[in-house]
Amino acid sequence: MLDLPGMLAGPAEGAARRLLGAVLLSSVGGDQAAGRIVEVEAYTGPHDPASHAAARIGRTARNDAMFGEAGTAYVYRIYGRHWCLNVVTGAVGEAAAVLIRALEPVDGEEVMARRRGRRGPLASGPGRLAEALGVDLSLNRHDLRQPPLQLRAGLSVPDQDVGVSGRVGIREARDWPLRFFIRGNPHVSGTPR
DNA sequence: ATACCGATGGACT
DNA sequence: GTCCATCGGTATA
Repeated sequence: MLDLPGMLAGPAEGAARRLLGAVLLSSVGGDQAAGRIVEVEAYTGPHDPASHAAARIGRTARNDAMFGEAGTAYVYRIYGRHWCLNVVTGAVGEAAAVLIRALEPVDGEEVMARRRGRRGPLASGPGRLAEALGVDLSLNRHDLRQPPLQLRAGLSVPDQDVGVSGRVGIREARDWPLRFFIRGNPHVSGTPR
């Protein structure tokens, strides 16, 4: 990505849409692993009641990274068990981000499988994806132009291949069409095997 | 201080 | 389909 902040400028839903097809490359722990982004969700700012930075919550220790530079990482723990990776988008102070929900593995499948420690999907779902790439809280605020976790442009995905739906696992704003995925891609989360 | 609960995934009926 | 691990953030007091 030559101009990561540029690609991630503007409303988070546009950035989310453009992130489909981009590649995440991890060299965490010296092991190479990479995947193509096939599913994302936008969290658009304080007016978004499902966001960790919703207006009723404000700026807090957990969500502080969301207020930072576009192209940095926001990592949080969910259900006391999993890490989830977001790409911060928009202007500084805007508190918008895109949750990366699923990857199609393109390199280092054996590394991902070892990290996952079980059979089954390697990176279909935000928790699985973070585990497969070795993402944890130490990467919160990480600049995604730099190792050990980099975001790179990939082949753009035509509109015809993009599906849109409500976001997964939230209570508020269930009907907001902010989940984007590559239609028919078997690595999208929730796809039956 | 303490109670509640989640942007999930795995085990199980 | 149901159950629940596990813990930091947030709300309430």
